[in-house]
Amino acid sequence: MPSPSIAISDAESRVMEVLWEASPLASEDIVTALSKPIGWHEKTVKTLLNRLLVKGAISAEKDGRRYLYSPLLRREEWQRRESRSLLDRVFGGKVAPLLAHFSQHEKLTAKDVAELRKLIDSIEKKGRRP
Amino acid sequence: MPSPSIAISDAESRVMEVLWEASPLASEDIVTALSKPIGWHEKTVKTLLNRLLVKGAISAEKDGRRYLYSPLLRREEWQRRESRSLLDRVFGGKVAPLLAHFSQHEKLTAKDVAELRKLIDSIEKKGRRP
DNA sequence: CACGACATATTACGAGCGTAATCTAAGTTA
DNA sequence: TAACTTAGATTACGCTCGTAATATGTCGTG
Repeated sequence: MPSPSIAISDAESRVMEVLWEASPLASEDIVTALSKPIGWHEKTVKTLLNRLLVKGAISAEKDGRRYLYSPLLRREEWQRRESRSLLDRVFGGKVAPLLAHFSQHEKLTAKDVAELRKLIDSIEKKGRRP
Repeated sequence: MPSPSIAISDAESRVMEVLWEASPLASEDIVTALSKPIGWHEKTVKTLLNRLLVKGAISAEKDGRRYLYSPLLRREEWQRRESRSLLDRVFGGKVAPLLAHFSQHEKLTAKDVAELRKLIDSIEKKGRRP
């Protein structure tokens, strides 16, 4: 597993997203995926790849003259870290206020609500041991 | 209202928290509130106060030889910004995955769940126009 | 084998951050 | 009133980030 706590910067996470979608990828593919939508220069993407390598967030296996990159840090792990960080920093670690906040301030589609309801049901069921 | 988008750094937010709890406060009080728990030097806190002032996140009114500080940025506003940032950066702007994430990975007390259920009910009711 | 093309690695550089130390102005006290 | 204390203002400094430019190494080609 990647070291207990790799810090991924904002720009770096954009690169990770590409690799989470598909991997392994050559830097060229990653550049293509990012230069258009974000407007990053090829060199910028390369820099980010290198930083991620150094941090141990991705791996690189040689493929001829170039490398193929893969994520080492799992997306879920990263999401968990970022979420927990928000929870602790901004909501004092208390989940309910955070959930309330999102429920109140973000537009929830009917589907969102249905899904949430299902989730809650399953949580309640799990809580009660038969 | 404070300018549309003040960026509050991590350390700065610790100072804001103190002011959100009670205000106006003299820097001395803020220092006292922070130096023990976080281990910050008085000078550090003063620096942060000054940066927050410059950013327009807090105000200062003269009180004799010193200043009394008050928040200008509202806590809810800040929470909203940080939450939206997480939502966009980490969950692609989609609320349901985020809520699911929290529901799955964080311990929800029975009370949390009950509250959430109430929230969902109210949302559904509001959605249906009679 | 020398040369060029292209991939990676190294270096750059200013802004913001965490963490203070030093400087300055203004009351406070002897 | 001269010296002292103290609050705030200015300056510091190494690190990460965003955003590249330059340098180096290596493979294919003539």
